[in-house]
Amino acid sequence: MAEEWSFPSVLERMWGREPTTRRGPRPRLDLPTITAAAIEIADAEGIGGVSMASVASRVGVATTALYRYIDSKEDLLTAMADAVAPLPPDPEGMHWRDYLALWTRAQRDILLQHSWLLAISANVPPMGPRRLLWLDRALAALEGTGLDEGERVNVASSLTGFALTDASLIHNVLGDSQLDKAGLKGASDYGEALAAVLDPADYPALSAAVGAGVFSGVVGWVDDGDFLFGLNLLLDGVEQLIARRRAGT
Amino acid sequence: MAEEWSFPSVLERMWGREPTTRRGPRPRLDLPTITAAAIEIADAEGIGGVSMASVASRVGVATTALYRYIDSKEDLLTAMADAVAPLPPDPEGMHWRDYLALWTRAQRDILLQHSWLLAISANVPPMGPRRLLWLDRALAALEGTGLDEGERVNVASSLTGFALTDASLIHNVLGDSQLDKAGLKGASDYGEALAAVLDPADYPALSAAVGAGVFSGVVGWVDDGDFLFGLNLLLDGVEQLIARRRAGT
DNA sequence: GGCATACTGTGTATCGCGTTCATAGTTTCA
DNA sequence: TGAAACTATGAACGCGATACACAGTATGCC
Repeated sequence: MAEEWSFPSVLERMWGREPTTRRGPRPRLDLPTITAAAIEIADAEGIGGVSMASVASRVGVATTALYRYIDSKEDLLTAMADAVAPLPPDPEGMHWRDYLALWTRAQRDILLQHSWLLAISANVPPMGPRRLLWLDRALAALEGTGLDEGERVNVASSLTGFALTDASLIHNVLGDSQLDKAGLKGASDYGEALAAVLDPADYPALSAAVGAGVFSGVVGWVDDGDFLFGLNLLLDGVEQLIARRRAGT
Repeated sequence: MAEEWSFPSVLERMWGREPTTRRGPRPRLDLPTITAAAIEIADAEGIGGVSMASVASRVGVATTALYRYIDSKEDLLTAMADAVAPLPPDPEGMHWRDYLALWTRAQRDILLQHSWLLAISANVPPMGPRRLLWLDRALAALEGTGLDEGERVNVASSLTGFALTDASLIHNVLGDSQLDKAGLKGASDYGEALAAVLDPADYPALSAAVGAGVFSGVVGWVDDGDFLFGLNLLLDGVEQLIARRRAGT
């Protein structure tokens, strides 16, 4: 029944529950210090620069010392993903739609500022204190809308997913290295590249879009308008659902 | 101007443009053979089982022989991601909403059947023949709705993103290994785990949702209804936009 | 027909990274 | 004071991606 749970040690530490031990030397590190160092490296050099060795050397210990605090590198990444998130904005007094728009944009911006997150997300269900706080605030904003608990969670999930999608799109098209890696020198080349490769007979609709210049130039392709476009698609859907619930269906 | 483009060699091969050379021994392999082998391994053992060595041994050549066909492992992954996609369904004669629902679900199912895709996506803008064909069909289905080319692309992107989000969610909660790795034995434990860790004072709305049983049990948490929920959120938004365009705004 | 050429597959080698293990040192409790 | 519990370390292992030089093989030109 109410047995004592055994979380993975990283999770315990993420929630501040350091092991309650008294013997032995004082630990020289703690999880926040380690994740902070790892995040700094990832921000500066990308996720590729994050190795056990690089993190350890940055905090001034031997490589293997890190294993006293985390069980594996993947655990480190999990901890990083939670720790980068700042505190969510306060929904107090805001209309749900305004807050969720703000909330979603903020999430997207976090992903863009720390684009290495894109390579990590799609990992574990969120279990860290920060990410759960974000979820909590979204649910709070939806109180009083007539949606039930499950629906609120679904709305929040959809918006989080959208933020991730949008950030991923922007990163891939404007991104630092990806496009060079694909042999494209800039975003505007994406349209050209498509045109060079598509046979209008096999790809009629897509060719038309390319011909219309949809993919040409950074501005026409991904800009803030596109974010709002998708966001409002979702929020319109939510609004309609709320109206339906209010109408008693 | 119309210069000869130099794509990365993998892209050339993905589009069937093998180098037009005649000298030397006949290549024993081709890109489709390699990607097929890699996909089989990934399906069977997960993405972790895919190494240059394992793929090479499966097709019966030395490890380094693969580098005659691809420049790097990442290129192999790119090719795999395009090659797993089957041909998209035909929108001929279908209402745009029905088709897009089908189209999105099919994409999600692909991601679930080859869940290693989740670890790869968020990579490069789609440049392969299969993925572009999917995009083309979605755009075709939106012809005659009054949306302009850019809007159609945005709709398709949003739906693709949603499919990815939903698949990712399902995979993480019901997934094969992830949950064990997180120390949770099954999906129903997610709710329990949250309850064990949350302080209702700090996470009031989320605690309420947990208390309502939203996260308890597989059925209540992610099922087909949730997919339809998010999908219809988006499609309702699209429908509203189309109506607005028709009304002349 | 023969020879240079361009191309193919292989074996060897290197480098970096994650992780394990035995060890030496350090602090607290009995 | 001594034992127990815990810490950080260095060396070592295994694996995986990739570079390189080499040997073999088919084509095109003379």
